[in-house]
Amino acid sequence: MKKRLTLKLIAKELDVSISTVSKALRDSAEISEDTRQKIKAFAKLYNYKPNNIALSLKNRKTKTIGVIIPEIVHHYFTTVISGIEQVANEKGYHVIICTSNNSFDKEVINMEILANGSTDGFILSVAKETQQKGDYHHLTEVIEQGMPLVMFDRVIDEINCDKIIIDDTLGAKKAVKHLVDKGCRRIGLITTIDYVSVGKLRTQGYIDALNESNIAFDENLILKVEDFDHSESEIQSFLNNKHMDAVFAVNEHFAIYAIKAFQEQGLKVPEDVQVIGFTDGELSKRFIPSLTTINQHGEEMGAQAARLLIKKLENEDAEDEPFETIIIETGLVERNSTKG
Amino acid sequence: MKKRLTLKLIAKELDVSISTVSKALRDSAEISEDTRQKIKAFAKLYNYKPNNIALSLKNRKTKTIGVIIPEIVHHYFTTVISGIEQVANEKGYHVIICTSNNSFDKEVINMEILANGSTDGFILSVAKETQQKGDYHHLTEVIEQGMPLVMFDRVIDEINCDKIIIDDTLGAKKAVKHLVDKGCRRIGLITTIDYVSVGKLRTQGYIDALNESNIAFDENLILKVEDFDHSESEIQSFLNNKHMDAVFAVNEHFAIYAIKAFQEQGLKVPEDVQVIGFTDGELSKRFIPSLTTINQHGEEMGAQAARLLIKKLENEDAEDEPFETIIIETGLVERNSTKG
DNA sequence: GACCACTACGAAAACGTTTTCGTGTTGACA
DNA sequence: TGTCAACACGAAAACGTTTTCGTAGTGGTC
Repeated sequence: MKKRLTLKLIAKELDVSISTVSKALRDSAEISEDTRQKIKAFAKLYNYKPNNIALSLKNRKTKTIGVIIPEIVHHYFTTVISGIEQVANEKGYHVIICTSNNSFDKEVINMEILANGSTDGFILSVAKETQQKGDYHHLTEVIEQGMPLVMFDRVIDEINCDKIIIDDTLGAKKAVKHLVDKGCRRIGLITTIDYVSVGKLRTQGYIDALNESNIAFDENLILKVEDFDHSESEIQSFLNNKHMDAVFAVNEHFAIYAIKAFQEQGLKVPEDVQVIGFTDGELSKRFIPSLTTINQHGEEMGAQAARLLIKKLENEDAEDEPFETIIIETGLVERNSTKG
Repeated sequence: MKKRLTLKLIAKELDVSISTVSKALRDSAEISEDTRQKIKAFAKLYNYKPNNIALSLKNRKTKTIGVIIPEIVHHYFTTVISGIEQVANEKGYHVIICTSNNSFDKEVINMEILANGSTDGFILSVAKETQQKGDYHHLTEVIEQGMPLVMFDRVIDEINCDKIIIDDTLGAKKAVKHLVDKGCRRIGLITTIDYVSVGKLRTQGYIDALNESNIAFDENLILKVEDFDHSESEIQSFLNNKHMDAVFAVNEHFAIYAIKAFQEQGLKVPEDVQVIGFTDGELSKRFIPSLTTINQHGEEMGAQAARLLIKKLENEDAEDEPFETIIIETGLVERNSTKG
């Protein structure tokens, strides 16, 4: 096992001081051309690489971004990470990813650990449990310590920081209006219970679209799924005998369960009933029929989040600049679960 | 912006030396009960947390595992990460994830950066490009530096390190035998070109199963997909007029394209033709018909990889212990693309 | 010869820890 | 009174860098 080369070792080997070595490698004019060349040659030959940890300690910068997300086994979040990574790497940062598993405690612990020097700033999408609890002390703490924080997707209004969101309401409205345009009038909604902010917002978009289209709002056409694990059966029984001509679901799972349920009732999608989902994942693309859906542009969100964070990290003055909230536009992806 | 509390600040505030503070916080018997309590109370009050970077430098340990994978937007890899994270966190490690995007260069760069002190060891699945190139200098280098390396999934035989694999050959054999058991004789194979090791191994399993079942091997029933992006049309034309009674596909995408193609030919799955895939992703679960497939137990692989790595990291003697190769058993998940 | 300005380098502090070793102060004991 | 151990603490080195400042040596100028 080869020992890693350090400045000290080079110095000893070449019989100069540590400072000389350091300066030579950084091309300081203080060092004569001769010694500089000698040192650089030696360093190159033995493949010297500065130790990141020592640099971090010295510079009080880790060049690392901490990302905390609710789950990793989740297509949308991975696209966001992908966007973060690309921008981060371009700018010489690397990325530590932690998952909260939607647990408040794990979110807090992860943030605390990363905040103890491992990370210069955070990109975060909060856990469901955190939203329910309404306890945000871990967020305010890192902000008070001067660590920049960018929230995305599931953001918290009360917290003062940069945010990247999609306009869930507008996206949902877009979806429902599309259904209206295709001639639908009895449009069902399959959503989540209200404390999940996106569920709430998308529900609002549904309502807005109906209002603007002068379609009466009918409580009976709305299902708020209680338990994700049993959503399939909940949806199946909800869809019975409602005589809808369309359904808008707030995620792709609900959408395909809806399609499945309709097909079991002998209805054809999109001929008899049309379906739109939210989130453009693997499932939406490959399912048969493939799903018309709202694309959240996760990669773009990640990229913007990283850009915003790095801007705050690198620009000293940026500290006093007001916080931004960037809204990423949603896109409507037309596929085969709606009429062409 | 509050300054972070350090030992030095506490020392100054309480008018003792830095060493006293350090010892008191670590409950050293050297320090009198009185001062100890005083210091601990102060530290707690102002929420002192030791700086991880300083600790890393001092201990020459980062308590961090570097994970390098080809892609992050990929269900299987995320399950592996999930397993790694769970075990790592349990044992007080955190995880840095980098993606190579299947690029050799990016893989090399990522490893070099992480090896410069950011990480104690690596868990790696190599990029496709690396497999093609056959250039493994970055791997041998980190190993020579004494950093433990655990490879998973796509491993490289020539490299001497711990490995976690599934028995691709056996898994594939299992799948094909299942088809044989269901009465199939003309079984097609949809695989990748040979330099992707898993494609090769799974192809071997297919051949083994046929041999053992005394079914003649027919070159015409094998498709090696050249271009993933056009796999759908490749598969569609391949499947034309081959009169198969079953297909084994080496991943879930190929499997559903096969189903799609059959359905377009007016064949019913599983009644007329049965299909088995590999990798149990979202798609396999939700597709209609849901896919019978081989489960790779990604989470388990990740967990084992993390355990193996941490064992090497924590056990000084383990350094000389021989390298292990752990084979994770594949499981057959029966769903609706084969006959019940 | 006195003064000055360069040049080329080294010493040391700093980042925040831990740990080894040294030392001043007690009190006990002969 | 002198010796010694125990106690409680501090100084300093170390991890690997960067950077500020100090300085020995050289050569030129008057």
